[in-house]
Amino acid sequence: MARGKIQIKRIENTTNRQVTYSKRRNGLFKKANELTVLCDAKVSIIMFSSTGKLHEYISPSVSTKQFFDQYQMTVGIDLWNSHYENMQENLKKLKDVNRNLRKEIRQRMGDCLNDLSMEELRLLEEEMDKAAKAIRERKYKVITNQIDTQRKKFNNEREVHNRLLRDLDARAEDGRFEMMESGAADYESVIGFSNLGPRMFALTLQPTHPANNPHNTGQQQPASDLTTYPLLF
Amino acid sequence: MARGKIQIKRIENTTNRQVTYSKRRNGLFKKANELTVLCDAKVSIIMFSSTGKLHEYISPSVSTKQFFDQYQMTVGIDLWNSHYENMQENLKKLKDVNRNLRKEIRQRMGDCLNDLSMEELRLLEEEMDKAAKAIRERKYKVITNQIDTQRKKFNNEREVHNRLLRDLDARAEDGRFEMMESGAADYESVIGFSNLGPRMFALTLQPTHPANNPHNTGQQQPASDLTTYPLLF
DNA sequence: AACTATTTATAAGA
DNA sequence: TTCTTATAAATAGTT
Repeated sequence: MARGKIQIKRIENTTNRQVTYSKRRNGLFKKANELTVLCDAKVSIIMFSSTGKLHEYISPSVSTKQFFDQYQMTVGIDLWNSHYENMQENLKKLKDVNRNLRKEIRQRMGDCLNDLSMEELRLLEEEMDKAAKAIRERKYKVITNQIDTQRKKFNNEREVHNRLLRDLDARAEDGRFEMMESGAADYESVIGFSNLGPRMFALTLQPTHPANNPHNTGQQQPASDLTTYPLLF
Repeated sequence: MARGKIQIKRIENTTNRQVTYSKRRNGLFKKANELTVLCDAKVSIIMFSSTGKLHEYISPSVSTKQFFDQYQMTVGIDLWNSHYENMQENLKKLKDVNRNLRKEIRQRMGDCLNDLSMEELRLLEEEMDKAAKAIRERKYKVITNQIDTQRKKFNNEREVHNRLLRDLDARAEDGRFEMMESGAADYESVIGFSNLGPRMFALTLQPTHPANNPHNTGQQQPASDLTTYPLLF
C-alpha cells in the first residue's frame, strides 16, 4: 500500500505474486506475534502458497498439537471424529460381538443357561451331543494315527535289528578272525542287543491280548497288538 | 501505531487489552484475506484470547479439516495418529480375540478339531460332557417350572369354575324366577360349561397314568397328573 | 463505534 | 532477496 493503491485481486504475475506473498506473510506473522504479546493471546497461522509451500506461525510456548486440542475442545465437535467415528463404531460392534461370543461359549460350557428358552435348550443339547460325538471320533482318530506312527517306527527298528543280526551271522561264518580285530567288547554289545531284542518285545506286548486280531500276519504282529491300546483309554 | 508509539508487551489494562485484541484481530484477518486473494494462498488462523475465546479465519473454499489434512501431509507427521494408533491396536486385538472365540465355539460344535492335541481333545470332551449334563439339568428345571405354572393356572381355573357352580346352585335354590328374567340362553350356557368342566378334564388327563403318584391328595389330582409330562419329553 | 494523528506496512522500483 | 521510499493501511488514544 504504497507507491499506489492496489486492487485486492489475484496477482497474475507469478514473480510479483511470490514476492508479495513473502512480504505479506512476514507482515502477517509479525502482526500475529504482536497480538500474542500485547493481548496475551494464542495464535496459530498455517498457510500454503499457491505452489503448495507451507509456512506456519504459532505463538511461543504452544505446540500445534496443543493448539489443535484446545481448538477441538472449544469448538465442541471433534475434527478427527469423522475419522474416529467409524472406528469407534467398529470397536463397539466388535465388543458386542465379543460379548455374545463369550456368552455362547459359556452356554456351551453349561453356564449362563438361565435366559435360554426351552426350545433353545433343546437345540443346544442336540448340538452338544453331535459335537461330543465329533470330538470323540477325532480323539479316536488321533490315537489311531499315533499308534500307526508307533507301529511303523517299531517295524522299522525291528527290520534294522534283523539286518544287524543277519550281518552278524554272515560275518561269523565268513571269517571269525575279522571280529577279533574289532574287539571283544563290541561283539558282546551286539550280542547283548540281539538277546534283548525280539524276545523282550514279545514279552511286553504279546501277553496282553494273545488271541486278538486273527487277521494279523506274523509280519505285523507286534504293531497290531499296539493298535489295541485305544481300548484302554 | 497512532497517537503515540507503543511498546510490544502485554497490555496490563484488561479493557484496553480486549479492545486491542478485537481491533488487531480484525486487522489480522483482513490481511489474511488479502493474502489469500492476492497470492492465491490458503491461510488458516486460529486464535484464543487471554479469556479463552476462540476466533478463526480460514480462506474461503477450504475447510479446517482439509487444512489439517494438507498440513499433515506436508509436515509428514500425523497429528492425530497418536490418537489413532491406540484405537487401531485395540481394534486389531479385539478382532484377534474374536477370531479365537469363534474358533473355540467351532471346536465346541465339533468342527476345526484338527489342530487340537490329544490332551486338549480329552479336556474338551470332559468339558462337553459336564456342560451337556448342566444343559440337560437346566432343561429339566425349565420343564418342571412350566409344569408347575400350568398346574397353578389349572387349579385356579378349577376353583373359579367350582365357585361358579356353587353360585349357580345357590341361585337355583334361592329363587328360580330370577333366572327366568335373565333368559334361558344364559342358563343353558352356564350349565353347559359345568358339564364340560371337571368331567372333561378327568377324561383327558386321568386315564393316562391311572395308578401314578400315590401320594397325591384328591385336591391335587388333575395337576399332579400334569406333572408327569416331563417323562414324555 | 467513530475519529484521527500517527505509526506501520508495503508496492514499486533499484 | 534486500533496501528504499512514497504512500496506503492500520491502529492507539480519544470522544
